[in-house]
Amino acid sequence: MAKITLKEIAKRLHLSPSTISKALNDSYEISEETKKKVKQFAQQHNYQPNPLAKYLKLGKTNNIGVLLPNIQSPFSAQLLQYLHQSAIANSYNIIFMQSMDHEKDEERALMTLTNQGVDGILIAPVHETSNLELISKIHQENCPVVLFDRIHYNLDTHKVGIDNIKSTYLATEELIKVNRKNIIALCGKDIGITHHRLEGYRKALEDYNIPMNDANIIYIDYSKTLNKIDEDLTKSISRCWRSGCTPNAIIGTTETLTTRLLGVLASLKIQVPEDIAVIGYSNIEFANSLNPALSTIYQPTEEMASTALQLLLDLINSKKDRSQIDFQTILLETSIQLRKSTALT
Amino acid sequence: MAKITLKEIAKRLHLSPSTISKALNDSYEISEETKKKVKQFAQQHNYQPNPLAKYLKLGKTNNIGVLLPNIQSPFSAQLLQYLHQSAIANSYNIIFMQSMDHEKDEERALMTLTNQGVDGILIAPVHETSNLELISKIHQENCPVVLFDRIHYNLDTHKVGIDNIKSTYLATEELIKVNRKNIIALCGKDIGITHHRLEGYRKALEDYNIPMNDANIIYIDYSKTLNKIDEDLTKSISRCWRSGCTPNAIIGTTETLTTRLLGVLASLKIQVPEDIAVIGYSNIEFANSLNPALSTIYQPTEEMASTALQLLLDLINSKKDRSQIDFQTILLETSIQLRKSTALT
DNA sequence: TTGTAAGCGTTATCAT
DNA sequence: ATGATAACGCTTACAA
Repeated sequence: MAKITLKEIAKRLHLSPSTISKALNDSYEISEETKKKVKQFAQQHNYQPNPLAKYLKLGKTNNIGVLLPNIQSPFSAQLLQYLHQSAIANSYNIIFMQSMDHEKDEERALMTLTNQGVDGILIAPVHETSNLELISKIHQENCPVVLFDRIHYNLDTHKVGIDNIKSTYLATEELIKVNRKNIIALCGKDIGITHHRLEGYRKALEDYNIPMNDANIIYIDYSKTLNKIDEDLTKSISRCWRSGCTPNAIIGTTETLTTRLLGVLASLKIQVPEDIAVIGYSNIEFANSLNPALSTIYQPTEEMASTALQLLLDLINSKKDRSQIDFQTILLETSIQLRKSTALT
Repeated sequence: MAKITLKEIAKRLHLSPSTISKALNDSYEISEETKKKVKQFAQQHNYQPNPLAKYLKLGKTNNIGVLLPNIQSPFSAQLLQYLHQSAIANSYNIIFMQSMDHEKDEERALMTLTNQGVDGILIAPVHETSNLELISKIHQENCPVVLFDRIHYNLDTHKVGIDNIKSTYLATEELIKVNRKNIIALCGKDIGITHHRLEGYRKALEDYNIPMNDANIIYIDYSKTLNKIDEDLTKSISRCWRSGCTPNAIIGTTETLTTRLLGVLASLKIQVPEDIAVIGYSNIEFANSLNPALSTIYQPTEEMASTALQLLLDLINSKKDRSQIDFQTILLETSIQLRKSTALT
């Protein structure tokens, strides 16, 4: 680690440690002359303050923990990228953790973060009640917690996400408008958001007087390997196809399922959009490179990241007792980007 | 932060702080009886040691810094995912930074990491000499640095990457074997790896007695937005097409260029693989969902991550002077995954 | 087996 | 404007 300490500088300059500290921190109490001398000496000897000592004294680390399900989805990667940029802009660093959509990993990650000492935590929980007790305890006793992305969670704190019901409704409506009414909903099993996205789907069908068919809802186990997910998708799709219900559209409620679906359909020689239209949640940057260019429900990740981070910083810097604060839930607008996969002429 | 301190426990149990510390750390000096009592009390009062104090005392943070160019490429995301898993398995946490392929950001990130106090740094530098002085200084004076992915860099330390010359050679060879000999090389401008990957391409052409045509090397400025990259790609490709040189294959030397290329070709109505075959570097998990399924040069990210991390931990835990160590450069094997984009029947 | 005391490198308080 | 001193919460010789 760094070699010369503040004490050492004090000795060498025949000044006291406190004077050095103040000089380096530009205190008004110190004369310009002394400041100049001290700073120059520090620079020459490549002084780097020991952050740990500072943090111990100040009681904060300037680190915030970010706990995401899995960085390997473009959506999560975008979130992390923007969170990082916002954090840096505010002189905070990000300690990154992923839960891999497993409650046990999530618990471990949370323990690590608190034992490690972070000033606050941003989390997209595995599901609607995962580690609720632990997270509540951390929020009360350790450091503030802000929820993002997966915000349907019974914790009294700031939450930033999207209106899942509404955006799924709108996407479903797009399909209906191009006269595709036999719509499959592709869902992640045991995922918090599934419930709400399905509700939007149901509501749209109802409003357009389209009968619900439970066989049209496909659940895929999400915590498996990608290969297994492909297999399950293939099975479900071909079963559906053979059963004679002849769906003509699919709405994918998660990014992974939506993007993998395209590969599965290609290998089954099912044509998109001719045989079946596809729209789905995804923030993938190369939607145009997919087969075919994918119509997506796009989430405003940059805004989600900066808003969530700002709210967390507010909590970190707030003097108020955490029970005195009135917490907000912010729902951001999504946008629907139509491309070839729903282009029905 | 946590409420009860070790001192406090000592007071309440009428023992000394050192006894408590030893008891909690299972020291052989402490009687079982006392240990039991102390631990039980600690548990009941939800004692959490202050990590900062501990780290100050011990002089290490158990954090390592990871500095990647940009998390929004599937390859980087994979690396980070596996780095995280390896780190957790070794009780280390990851502080994540990205350089966005800008030297200035890289410098800032490095400064932050050292000021922040990390036990070691893993970095994929922006280019072959970016921040060389700073990184050398950090490696010598602050904490060990290990290079990965982009390892052609004049720093004496462990390096983990792939053999870019060889793997590009093999990919080019695949194209030649299916009789596509007028091959465009698509390169990132001012990117460290470009040089070596091009060398592999050149060597393959030479070995198969195919004349090199400089017009077949396309450079795209990498530090731009994706839209701009698409534009530039479109221009370059259509110019090439019009000029009558009629290429029949493209090799993409970076993931971003390769994947975006597919979108551009689709919009130009150029058929892959009929009109032109495509192969390129990419670790994208849904290569099968691309238009068409993309033949890729796949890098062993999991191995790269765990190897790099292990080497870094070795350096962190090594008692030796850093100049006494003989550093290794490890080149991992890539694999070529052929899919439809090079399937010429 | 347990306790005492020093110290890690800062910053903050209060004198001078 | 500068300095002395205490403190942050823990670990670790060394003493008892």
